Amino acid sequence: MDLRKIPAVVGGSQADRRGVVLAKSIPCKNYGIKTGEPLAKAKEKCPGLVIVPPNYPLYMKCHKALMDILREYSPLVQSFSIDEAFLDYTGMEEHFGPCLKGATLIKNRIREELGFTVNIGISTNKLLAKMASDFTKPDRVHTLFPQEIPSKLWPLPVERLFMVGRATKAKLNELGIFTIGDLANYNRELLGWKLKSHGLLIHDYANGIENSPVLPNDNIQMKGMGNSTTIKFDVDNKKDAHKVLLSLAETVAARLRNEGYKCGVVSVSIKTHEFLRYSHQRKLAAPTDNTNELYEIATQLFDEAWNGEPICHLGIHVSHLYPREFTQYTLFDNVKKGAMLSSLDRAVDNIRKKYGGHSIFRATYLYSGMSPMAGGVGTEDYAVMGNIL
DNA sequence: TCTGGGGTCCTAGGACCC
DNA sequence: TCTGGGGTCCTAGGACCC
Repeated sequence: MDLRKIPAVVGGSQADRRGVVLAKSIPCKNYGIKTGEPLAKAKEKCPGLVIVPPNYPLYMKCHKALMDILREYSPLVQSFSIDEAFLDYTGMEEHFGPCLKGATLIKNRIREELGFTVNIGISTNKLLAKMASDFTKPDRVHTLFPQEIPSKLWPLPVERLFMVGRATKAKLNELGIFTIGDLANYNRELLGWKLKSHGLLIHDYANGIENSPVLPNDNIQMKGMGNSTTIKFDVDNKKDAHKVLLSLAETVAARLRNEGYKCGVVSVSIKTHEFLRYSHQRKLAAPTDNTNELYEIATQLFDEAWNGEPICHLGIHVSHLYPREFTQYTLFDNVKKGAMLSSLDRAVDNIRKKYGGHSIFRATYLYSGMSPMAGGVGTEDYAVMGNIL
């Protein structure tokens, strides 16, 4: 049975309280199932819904294979997410023909060699190409050239525009803006006054104005990173919370070291049983990439912030990233202790690299029912830029 | 109905400095 | 005694993306 042809979703485990729709087949659209909504709600909309668990290693493999094919058609390829990429076709016509022909070639090759279908959008900038790629699916090539904007883009509901989410849709509707065309032809100054810079941005987008370059991912500087986890049970005491934070610190610090960064700011986020979120952050006296230090800071932040309610989700996020070799010591650093801790980190990293992520872990997690390295969706880091073209 | 996890950017208010 | 104005940094929270 082909999951793509029946109502089917990839979803997290409801027992682990991760039961949301992560991806959906095209037939799900008819039932009004939306990505990100609870599985229980999706099942209600479609009683026969088939739910399969995610397989991130497979998605990463497909992602890499896709990128390899795309790079055969241009040196300028930017991976935008696990399943989207931008390709600058400038100058490639002489090798592979006009863009429409080239796109069809790429699309068919992916289908035949990788076994899945893609949509390709063609235009003069990334915004228009992306909007075009979201037109009818599957296995299609669409164009959205500037002269096609009024006929192809403007009739769409405004929330279909990139960067118009739930909150902005509500505000725009309030202003009498319901289609992308309404937005494009709305008074720009007034929109800037009502919605600040975001108003000006989406006004540009509605008019097809966008000029960011296709940037290969190794030229993109990471701004921050973090890991968070939904806990199987509500945590109501510091000891358990600290244990979760330790497992998150393990993951985040290992990623920092793996990417060659130290962080200057640490943030802890808390989501309560009632789904209220709050966070607490601090700039460090000296940047760090050390697991124990990150753990100590995170527990301090947690203790300062926690109001005592049951917790269902915890996260550690680091930012102000500096290349490891540029970092400085403060006057108060214990240099010798720092060197010992960092060589301990190195040793653990090497063991995990050689024998696998779970080959060495802290005894506190034995029989704890908790993962010693929490957070993460896949096993490998890959550069993504969620909402920046 | 019972709600993932990874990111980026913007805004606002307060502290602090000149 | 009571009062400027501008700039930067820090923190918290919210918006958006996949």
